[in-house]
Amino acid sequence: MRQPGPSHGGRKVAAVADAIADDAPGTGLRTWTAVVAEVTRRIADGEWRLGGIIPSEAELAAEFGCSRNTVNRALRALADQGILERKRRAGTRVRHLPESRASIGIPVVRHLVERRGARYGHHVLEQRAQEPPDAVAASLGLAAGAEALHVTSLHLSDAAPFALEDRWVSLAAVPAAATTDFSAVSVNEWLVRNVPFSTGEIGLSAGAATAEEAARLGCAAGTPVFVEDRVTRLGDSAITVVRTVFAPGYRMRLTI
Amino acid sequence: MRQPGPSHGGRKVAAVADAIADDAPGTGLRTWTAVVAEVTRRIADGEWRLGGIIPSEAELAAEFGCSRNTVNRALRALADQGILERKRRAGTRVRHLPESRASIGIPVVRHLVERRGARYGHHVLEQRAQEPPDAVAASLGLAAGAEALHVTSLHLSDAAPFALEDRWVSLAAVPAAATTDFSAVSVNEWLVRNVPFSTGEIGLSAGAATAEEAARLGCAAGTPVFVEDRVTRLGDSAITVVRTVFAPGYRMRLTI
DNA sequence: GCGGCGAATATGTTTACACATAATGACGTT
DNA sequence: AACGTCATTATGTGTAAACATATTCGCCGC
Repeated sequence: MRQPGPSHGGRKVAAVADAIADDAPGTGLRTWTAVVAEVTRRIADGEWRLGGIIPSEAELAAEFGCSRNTVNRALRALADQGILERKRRAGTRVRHLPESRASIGIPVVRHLVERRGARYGHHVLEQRAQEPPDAVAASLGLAAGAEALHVTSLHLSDAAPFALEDRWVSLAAVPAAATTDFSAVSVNEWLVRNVPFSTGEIGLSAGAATAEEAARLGCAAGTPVFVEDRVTRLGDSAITVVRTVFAPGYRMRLTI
Repeated sequence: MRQPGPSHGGRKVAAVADAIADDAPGTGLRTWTAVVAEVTRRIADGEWRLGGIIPSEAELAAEFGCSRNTVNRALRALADQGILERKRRAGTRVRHLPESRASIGIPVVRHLVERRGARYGHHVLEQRAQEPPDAVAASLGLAAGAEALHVTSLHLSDAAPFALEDRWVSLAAVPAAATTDFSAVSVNEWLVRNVPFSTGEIGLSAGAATAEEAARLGCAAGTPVFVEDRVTRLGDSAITVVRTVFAPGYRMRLTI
């Protein structure tokens, strides 16, 4: 019916000021990225009200002169972004408060250090199986009296202390960890490499360095330090619980 | 050729233990979610090595007995998740270090408070146009001497101080902000409601409360506090710069 | 052996069509 | 008026086919 337009390659959603070839809509929005751009523009310009319903896929396809499939791809992308909200028979609405998402590449500490142009190093301070404190046992879902692998290590940035890591690994979930030596590869990286998929929770807070932490990190006791607590799960079973205390001055960067 | 299988509704990626009806593959992976599940399983079970290349879309489609389109949808979803890596002629690989993403619902402070079951309130401490410090002017991309709207406010959780916010809004980017009174609706919410799309950066750190912050937050000077710095942009122009200091004990929670 | 060029190939995208499914809303019954 | 039922409708998904595009690989000439 109409020769297929030029593909735009594997670009992701963004890129607003693009692809809207003509001023008049209806003359050529034949790629899904162009549809994304046009829909985005209409919302930004207030042509479509926040919270309001927008035309159906079929109507938009007719207006833009492309297939419903293409419109579907575009609207789905915007829905994934949290900009639109779609329900089956109810239609598509512009979300009131777009739920922004910040994404962190999960901090493999080595990368944090190397990204700053420093040389990474790490020492294992302690590595042995022992009975974890109650709070940790609860997080790992262990029975009372069960042991877990306890590894404490210090991450270095050009020989200066960078972060102090206190980790418990569930031997029930990851038996192989018991027989691994973590002085060459850090526990973090070993886990990331050997336990493919995981979910979990991260808690971030500010705390005062304890005397021991201060000694390890080379600062005064009581200095404000950035603390990250993380629980990692594979399916239902918790794999590891980590508490990382960063040396003073650390700043975590996220991108929305 | 083969009647279309039952659709599975708008479910998202996850859901591993699902839809794989039979043990023998090749007997019925006709939905993209089922393909996601099977591919996920093969990686988790080590059938496909980390870093290794996997069969092409066409081969998988043939094996699974579905169309290439369906396989494409599934692999694209996994690539979006960071589990696979795809390049045009090179094929699809299992990523070495799956770049996990933690997603934060952007903290509209009111929601943080209400999620804890407390009543939210806020006071505007100061609101006026003035010349921002150099660092802020640079972040906002303002010329030297240009003014911006400065709003400082205190967020309350059940009448207790929760967070102290120090915000600069670019009047060049958001002229309407100059004539708005933010005692009823917080600046944050007003912006979120009136400036639809935005990107930006967030910095998280631990700091010691200054004397003024301590007074406002009701704690001792020097107490470790959690600090969030955020820059929000619309396209190229920066809209607002915020520094939020949370009362001691605050813990930010993220989900991977 | 090296460099450039063209063929082969895997993914990216669009189309047209079909059917599935969830809400909605209209309608008729009680 | 309240309630249940059913047709309608918008989105969700799958299929087959075609073309677009980026790489890679092998071949050829030097």
